[in-house]
Amino acid sequence: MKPFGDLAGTVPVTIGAMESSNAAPPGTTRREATRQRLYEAAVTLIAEQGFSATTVDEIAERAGVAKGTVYYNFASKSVLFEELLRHGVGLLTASLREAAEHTEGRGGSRVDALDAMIRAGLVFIDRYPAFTQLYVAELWRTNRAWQSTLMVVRQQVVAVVENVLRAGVEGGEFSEEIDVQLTAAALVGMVLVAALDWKSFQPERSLDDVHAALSRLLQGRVSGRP
Amino acid sequence: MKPFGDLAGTVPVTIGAMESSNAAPPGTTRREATRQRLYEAAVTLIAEQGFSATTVDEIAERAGVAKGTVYYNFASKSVLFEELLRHGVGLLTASLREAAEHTEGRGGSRVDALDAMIRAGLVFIDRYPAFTQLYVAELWRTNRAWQSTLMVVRQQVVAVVENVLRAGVEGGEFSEEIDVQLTAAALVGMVLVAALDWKSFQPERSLDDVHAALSRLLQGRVSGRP
DNA sequence: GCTTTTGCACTGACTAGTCAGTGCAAAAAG
DNA sequence: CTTTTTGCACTGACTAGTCAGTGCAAAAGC
Repeated sequence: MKPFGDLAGTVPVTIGAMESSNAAPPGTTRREATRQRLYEAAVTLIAEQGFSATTVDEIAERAGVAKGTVYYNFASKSVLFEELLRHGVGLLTASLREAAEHTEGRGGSRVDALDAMIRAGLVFIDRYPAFTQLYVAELWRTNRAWQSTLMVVRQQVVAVVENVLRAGVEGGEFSEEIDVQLTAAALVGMVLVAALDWKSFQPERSLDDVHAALSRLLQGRVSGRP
Repeated sequence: MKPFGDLAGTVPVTIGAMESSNAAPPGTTRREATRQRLYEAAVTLIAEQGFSATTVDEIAERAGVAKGTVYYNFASKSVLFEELLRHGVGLLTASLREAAEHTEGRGGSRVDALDAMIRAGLVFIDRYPAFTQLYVAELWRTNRAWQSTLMVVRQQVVAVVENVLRAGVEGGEFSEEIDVQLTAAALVGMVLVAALDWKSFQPERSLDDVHAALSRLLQGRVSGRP
């Protein structure tokens, strides 16, 4: 089994960070660069092993910093993890929202918006598989310290889908019979699980292939002719 | 957040166990009864906290046995967990297969079989929510001792759905364009995630409600009239 | 009958090790 | 000069796994 990729690829990713001007460290203070490296180290380790089985020493070593630096930047291991969750989910929801808005107002139907969000979800998972893995694994845990963070973070993702569904119902495009909350959860699950399977067991498949399969399912084109 | 239910409800559940005849200990040796209680204790704790965060002492305490008994019955904590996984997945796949076969040969189409499997999945999750939670959380972990068990166990579940899809394609009921593997994974994900959401956030909803919502999605009746 | 032995299931104190988090002086960066 | 990072020794709580011993019922011996 191959390890999943990093939270961030080669492209520097910062969300909600103020912009700057210079060259060498583009838009990041030294401190923020260190935090980013800790996120990247933590995300793969926790995705592979789980939160409890991952040690702070491992995270520090993979990030190439001293253990003390972890505690200089984050109050605790849990806090590091919570901020990582918020960070990643921020990226995901922004990307989903953007996809939905992009089809909107320019002739796109709501189904097109859903389809665009499926693709955006797949693109995200393709880039940040480790984060996705970790998200799924931790999302339904109960009795944990970061319980409230999980609730917020789950709601953020599902809400984006719910909004499109609700708008579709109001605009008459979707049946009023649909259960917005359950349908949104089911769609999110469909994409998450299919994508994790893709990455784990058929990584050679193209994103377009996977998108096509899910699109077909969304539009009920499983039975009957193409 | 309420804790999820036990692996076994009040109904005694044993799969692959030989049948007996007498009254007081119905078909179970003392040893097997102990193992069953350890499964039940372990499944809720691990679902809530994860494998690494759950201690053997906790499991023993909840099962009402001494720590040594855990090691008398299982070689290690990991082995206990692996056998728990196999046990639970055995129950699930048996139930899915039965649902599919039940619609078969008696006029039911393949879509009916899929629909019946969705319902069987929901019934299972309704009865064993903790197991489901744990299954989802651990399924895509890499670099762990029980990696191979996870692969087997995942394949068992997805294969049941794949078989129905393949039969549908061969029988001309489903388009040849569909990707059996991806579609099966997506369907499984749809049910798992929607059901976990149901149990976590809207436990008052009836199983029929949830089933109706997923059925609608399966048959592409989201857009358009009811 | 009664004692003694056997084997199974279980017990819980104990060991050896792990890990989150601390403290601090000195170096590097800016 | 201030902020950030380093290196490293240390602690105390916690944990997987062990092991000598207990309880008990059924068999064996007498």
